[in-house]
Amino acid sequence: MTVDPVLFAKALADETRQEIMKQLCCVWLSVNDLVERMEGRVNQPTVSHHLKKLEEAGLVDMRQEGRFRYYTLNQQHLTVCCGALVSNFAPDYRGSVIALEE
Amino acid sequence: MTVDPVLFAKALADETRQEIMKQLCCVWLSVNDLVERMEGRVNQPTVSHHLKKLEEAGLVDMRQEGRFRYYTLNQQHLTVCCGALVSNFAPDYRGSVIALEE
DNA sequence: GTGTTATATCGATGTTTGTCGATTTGTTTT
DNA sequence: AAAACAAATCGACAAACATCGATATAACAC
Repeated sequence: MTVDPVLFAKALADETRQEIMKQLCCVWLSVNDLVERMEGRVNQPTVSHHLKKLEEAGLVDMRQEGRFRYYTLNQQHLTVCCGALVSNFAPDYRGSVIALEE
Repeated sequence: MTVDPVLFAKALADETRQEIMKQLCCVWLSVNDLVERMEGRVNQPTVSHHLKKLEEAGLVDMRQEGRFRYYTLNQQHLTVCCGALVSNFAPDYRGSVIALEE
């Protein structure tokens, strides 16, 4: 999966999508499970819409089982994108990404 | 400077702003110098508009000298934001940010 | 003071985007 | 076959946003 910094940032640039990403971190959820965890903030078509954007950016993986589609966050791609941002825009700080968090 | 992952992503979610960030990486440029380096893609008010957004996200620093305002990219804040994203969304990959770039 | 230069702000305009209800597609079950 | 269910797509609408030309603000030069 190639890295497009603008596409990556656009995918992250929405509060609802970041909430979805949190819910999909380390677990596989069906779309309806995800909708339930959003607690009425958005409905099913909206969640599908956001999942599509995240998928286009390579930030989620999908696995189909019968009529269910399970999604999970692609942590590795997210990490690679963040690394690319630092390499592109913060060459003086390459290698310090974690060290800077106190 | 505190980290707001949504504000950070929104600031990055535009091709023009990423171009401005590239131009401001490691150098201090006045607004007009920056406009010139954008080679006609956008005009001065537009550049000022984008600088304001980047400043609100903590991604650029500004220093005034007379009528000139010099801007530069805040590499450290960008690095901290990327680290926060990885910590939030890719806990399994903390520490691998650079290693993953082959 | 006046004129000039650098940058920010304003107002308008067109485009993109998030959200929804309604519908469609695809799968399973009976 | 038909009915039920999960999820994607469509069309409409409103809000957010990028861009511009015109204007305002602020600092210097004369």
